[in-house]
Amino acid sequence: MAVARRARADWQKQERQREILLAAEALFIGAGGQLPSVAAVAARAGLAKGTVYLYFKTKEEVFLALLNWRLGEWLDAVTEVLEASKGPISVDRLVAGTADYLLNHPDTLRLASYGHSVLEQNIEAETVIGYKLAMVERLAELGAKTEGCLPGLVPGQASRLYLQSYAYAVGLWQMADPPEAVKALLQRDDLAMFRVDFETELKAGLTALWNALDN
Amino acid sequence: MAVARRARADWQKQERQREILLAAEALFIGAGGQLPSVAAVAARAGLAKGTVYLYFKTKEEVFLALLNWRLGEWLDAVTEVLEASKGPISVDRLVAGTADYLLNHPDTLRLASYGHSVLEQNIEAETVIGYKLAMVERLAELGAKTEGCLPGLVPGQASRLYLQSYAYAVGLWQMADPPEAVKALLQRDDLAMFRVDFETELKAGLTALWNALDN
DNA sequence: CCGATAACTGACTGATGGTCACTTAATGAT
DNA sequence: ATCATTAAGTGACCATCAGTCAGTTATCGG
Repeated sequence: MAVARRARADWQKQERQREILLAAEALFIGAGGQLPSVAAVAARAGLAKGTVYLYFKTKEEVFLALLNWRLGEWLDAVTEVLEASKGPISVDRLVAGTADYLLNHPDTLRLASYGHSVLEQNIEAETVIGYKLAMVERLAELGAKTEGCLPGLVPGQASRLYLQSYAYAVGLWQMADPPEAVKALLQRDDLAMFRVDFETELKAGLTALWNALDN
Repeated sequence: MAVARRARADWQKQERQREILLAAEALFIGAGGQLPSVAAVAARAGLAKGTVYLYFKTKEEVFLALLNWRLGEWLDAVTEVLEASKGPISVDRLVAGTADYLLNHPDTLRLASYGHSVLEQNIEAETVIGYKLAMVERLAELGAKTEGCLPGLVPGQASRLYLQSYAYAVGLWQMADPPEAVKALLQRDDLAMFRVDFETELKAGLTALWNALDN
């Protein structure tokens, strides 16, 4: 349902916020690696710049909210994989499920690589913590469910493994995905070392992490 | 030796460039996570803003050059560890040597976390490649030396392991080192999950990586 | 239909990356 | 010692953009 010209009710405000995030995401995908300007985001969402600042305190907050939204979807996807398996699940299936979302949403990873250095910089600490807390709850939930499906895990270990998986994926992505202009030049033979097959390395790394529980 | 008011000879230009990088680094360390402005860097180096642009094409190039300088030092440090051991070296010693430099230079890691998302964005592709190529040569050299000290490595594998070590360290750092304001709040019990002991996890991860050669 | 509320606007400000016409330190020839 | 030449260095200037706020007007209850 389209939002009225003015968002008065709460659900309308949420919808407007979502529209801003979608505009921001579309522009981020289109632009090569730079965070789009607030004016551009506002224009794309059919709003004036000032309006964006009614919904987010800074530009960085817009993109941190977007990142958190998508990371939430990632957890949803993993949850679904767990529920679909009904009962014990193999490490291979879990890893495949975990990796799939990331492989199909490269822009989320691209955004994630701004997380620490950019997005958390120009935001109230309270706001950052707010997002982290929400994620903790989701992670605890998913962790508990996971521990029910994978034997041999210490309580709390599954949540931690998801965090490590995320850290690993982000680090790996930064090696595997150079800026567009650089990518072309990387075809040269003497630069083969810097070409990384993201899918292969991601699955290998995640498998190693999750198999550590055998020790 | 202090540089003349005008750098004419090549060695003087190199020295001036070094002065700019040192100024940039000092300000980066002082400021909490933001890249300092070019005007500030210039002032700190005792130069006008325009002069910085005689030595670097963009602001990002300044910091990429700084990062590359420090990463070169890291390889130097590892090389020394290898040479000090004279002959075969244990994975534990190698990992300790690799981790030590990073643990003692947290600002290099902080800068490194800007690498992909920021530093490589506003720079000629050719320039980025230039830095990568130089690093490839250094890595090949160190890799060969390493393979001479560690049995069971496929040729070229050591270089790749160093790259993976770097990716892992950067990813881990981004989880372990939130912005200053957030760090204080992370003391709360319900956020324990987000506190990472960087040293422990780094050494554990690197050991796992380098022990993979046993398979 | 009207008055009150607050969502929305966009001109404005300050900060900053990058440029370039101009200044002047350094050098070598006389 | 003096001068002409070269290019290192300068900083006023421009364009862009994050963030603000006094003013506008859509929306709704009475």
